[in-house]
Amino acid sequence: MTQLRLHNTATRKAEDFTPIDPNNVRMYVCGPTVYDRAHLGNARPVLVFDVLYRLLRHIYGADHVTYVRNFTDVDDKIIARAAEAGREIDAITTETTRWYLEDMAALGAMEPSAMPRATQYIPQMVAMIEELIAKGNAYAAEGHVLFAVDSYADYGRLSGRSVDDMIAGARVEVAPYKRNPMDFVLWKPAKDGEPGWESPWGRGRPGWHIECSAMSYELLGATFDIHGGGNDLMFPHHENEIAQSCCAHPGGSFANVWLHNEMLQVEGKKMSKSLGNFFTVKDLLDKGYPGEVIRFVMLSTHYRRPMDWTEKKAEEAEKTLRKWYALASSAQADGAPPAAVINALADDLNTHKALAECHQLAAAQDATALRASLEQLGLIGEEAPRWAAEAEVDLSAFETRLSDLRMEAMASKDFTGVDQLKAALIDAGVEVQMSKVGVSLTPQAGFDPAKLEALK
RNA sequence: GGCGAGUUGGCGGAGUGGUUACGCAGCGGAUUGCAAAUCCGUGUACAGGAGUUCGAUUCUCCUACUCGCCUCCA
Repeated sequence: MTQLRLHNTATRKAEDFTPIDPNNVRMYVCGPTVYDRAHLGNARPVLVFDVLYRLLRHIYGADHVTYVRNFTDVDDKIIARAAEAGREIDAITTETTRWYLEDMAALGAMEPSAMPRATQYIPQMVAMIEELIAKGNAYAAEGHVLFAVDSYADYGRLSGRSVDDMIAGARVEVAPYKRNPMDFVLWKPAKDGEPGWESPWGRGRPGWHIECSAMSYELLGATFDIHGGGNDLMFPHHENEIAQSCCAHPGGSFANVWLHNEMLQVEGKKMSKSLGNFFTVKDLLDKGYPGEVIRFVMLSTHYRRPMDWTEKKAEEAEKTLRKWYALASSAQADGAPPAAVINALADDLNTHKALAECHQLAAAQDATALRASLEQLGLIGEEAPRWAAEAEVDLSAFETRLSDLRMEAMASKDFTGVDQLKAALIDAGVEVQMSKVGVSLTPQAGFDPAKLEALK
């Protein structure tokens, strides 16, 4: 069996991965807050952990991996969005959830085994908070319930911070009811008109962090294998999850391995609305970037390095994929991915190296192995995507015409007419190939039938 | 201020204590009426300084610079 190695944020080292139960490898990834279309940055963790999910299924068997990714459907941003749009919260979260799944599917991401919504687990969260209060790790104050960071000695360990340092550098305003400035909210009161649930502390709603602790416990247990997300979640979100879960379930160790992907940039800069380089996955898809191209670009940088999205990369990716699909389409979809590809992925998800292996397979014209590799990487399904297939245009009339012209020119040595037609065809986005065998015309990416029409 | 990541050839981007990354672009050649496509060949890079070592791009330390997080944006 392939030995998987993963870089564990908790230890800052690459470690051999050993599942708690090889018959049920369990992974939890923090999902989106559903209030708007997913932007390109949201797609990165989805794709990183999709690659890991596929790899785990390959190594341990498709039926022996449980992958949970949550939807945060109660949150300040959602409430604000509903208020400004004058819509029901439920309508927004339902719609956004659907968008999210559609957009991620377009990128070739498989759906996780379970996708719990926070609002479905309120009683479990309340129970967990009660447990934390009973154990002395949390306290109620002015309608809020707060986690007492002083009660958990290891607080800050994951992100390498000490509570004292954090207080020194904190820029947040400290609520007067907090015992320690770093104490964070488990439960907060709901204002009139805001969504809320009855609880021992009055009508309110959960803080952000508790949902992941509650849902991972319900679905994966007190100890599971892998917990992932973007590295911006390391602090405070994951730090807080650890504190909550380890204090509520002292017998468990929560997640054994922590994986964090680096952030995404666009043309060398942080993606932000103010820089005008902010866009959603849907924006890119609508602009004509196929999902496979986006996925390829994402996978071409290692997940722990900043990923820079550029137009140039997307163009190169499309050219490469066209070539690969043309070759892979000639193979049956039943091959096993070569060891080199699996080993690359097993080495802390070295997706770039896996793609490099695909280049080698393509160069060697190994269609079967290439196809299997693309399947493993989620770049091909039942068949090659339609955008990469040759356009269904009948160019045989032009082929004959060009061929005849060429034969005449060969004899007369006057190639003017041939060159004119050739130039016009190229201008219309047609690839022109002339050899001893004959003339071959192939529509390219920028094929323009209108220009062709003018040649008739 | 605190924490963390990074600095590789024209560009992108892996990796390694002493041997070729790979892709794209470029250059030379084959092929072609000319091209395109394809094939063959081609580039000796690793921020700076010190140290460890027989030997460092790869390990350690320092410096510079870049970037991210600390603000419930992945």
